[in-house]
Amino acid sequence: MRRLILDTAMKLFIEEGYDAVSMRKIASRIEYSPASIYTYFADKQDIFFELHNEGFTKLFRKQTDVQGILDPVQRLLSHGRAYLEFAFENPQYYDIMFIVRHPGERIIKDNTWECGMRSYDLLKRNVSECKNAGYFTNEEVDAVAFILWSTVHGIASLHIRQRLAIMELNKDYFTNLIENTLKLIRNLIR
Amino acid sequence: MRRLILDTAMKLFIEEGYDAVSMRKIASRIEYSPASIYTYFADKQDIFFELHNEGFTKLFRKQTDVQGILDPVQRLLSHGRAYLEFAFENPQYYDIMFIVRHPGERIIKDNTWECGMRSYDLLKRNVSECKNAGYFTNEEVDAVAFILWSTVHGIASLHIRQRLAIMELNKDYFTNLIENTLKLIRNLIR
DNA sequence: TTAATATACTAAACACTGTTCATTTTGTCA
DNA sequence: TGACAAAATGAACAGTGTTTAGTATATTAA
Repeated sequence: MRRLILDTAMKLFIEEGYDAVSMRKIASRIEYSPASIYTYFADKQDIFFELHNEGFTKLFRKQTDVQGILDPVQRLLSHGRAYLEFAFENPQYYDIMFIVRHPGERIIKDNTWECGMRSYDLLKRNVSECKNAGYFTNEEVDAVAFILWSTVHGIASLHIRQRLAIMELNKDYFTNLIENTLKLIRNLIR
Repeated sequence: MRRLILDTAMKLFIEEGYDAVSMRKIASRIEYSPASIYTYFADKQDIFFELHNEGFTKLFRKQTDVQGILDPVQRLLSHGRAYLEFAFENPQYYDIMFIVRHPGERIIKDNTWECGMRSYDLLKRNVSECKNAGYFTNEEVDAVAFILWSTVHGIASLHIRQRLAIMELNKDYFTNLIENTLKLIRNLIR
């Protein structure tokens, strides 16, 4: 039942966007009364937090798939590519994971963000291994990891929230956004 | 009257957040009926777009304040500092300008984003002048400008949407977020 | 001054929203 | 079959953005 609710919520969210996910719409799709949902979830925020968790499971799988790459710099770049690909392929998941307010409020309330930290720790490990291989010699692992995350998140969130829509003018650069970004990041690594 | 509505909307937005800005609340604060607002604004989105424009005016002023700096690298860094300071000092404005969905939808509809492009062009000019001074020799101006914007936006939006809340553990780095980020960016410039 | 027009404003309604609660239905175990 | 727990519900509460028909108030023209 929980599954059914979550799947329906995600389906609505993906098909029709955030505003389409109302308790009543979920309920009517599964032919239940709106009140029934509250047997399985405390509130709407709860549903979104669960979907947020599932998004992280998907992202983490995509990122671990790439951990086999031996060269640490190539591994770090592929890690970044996996992140950006995930964001561009699953904009709705990305939205709840990193942009929508609801999960952010829960992160504060719980004072923990397990799934988020798991992904971030993987990034830090990859940065750290680049450092061991002689890169980022003057920088702290934490600082580098954070700025890399910020950069890819910046691209993803500007795109998802439509702030790059008119940028299509400079199509040269923006058609191959991910690869160009990674190339530029590669150039900065030394 | 338009001003009164905008000021009230912004006051509510700043004081009590996005959810507090309802047509009825704005109306009751100015002791008008909700329907009256529709004489001055087409819809709620219209109000937010206007506030979004005002945010850009504020940001642009802050950024031009710094254009007097002669050294192009120092100027670019100060430009970035101004952006980040604006975001951290005016999170609600930043939110409507770069994160909230409403203005994004209008950008698509109008197929233009004047105020956004004005700011972005200033950034490109600063990058370009660094290039003229012998930096970023192997990179395109557009690419550098874009990745710099992404980076600072990434930081700002992760912060504003509460995804750095638990990061306070590593206070060493995160207390002086802006300066540390700029220092790191400085190290990457060559 | 009066009549006509334009502007400003509103009450009421429409179709929604998340959530709660008393009540009923259903399922399981003794 | 009876008892108890779990699941499901209709109805209501208080809220949302927006529309519409109608009224009050200015402004302009004769």
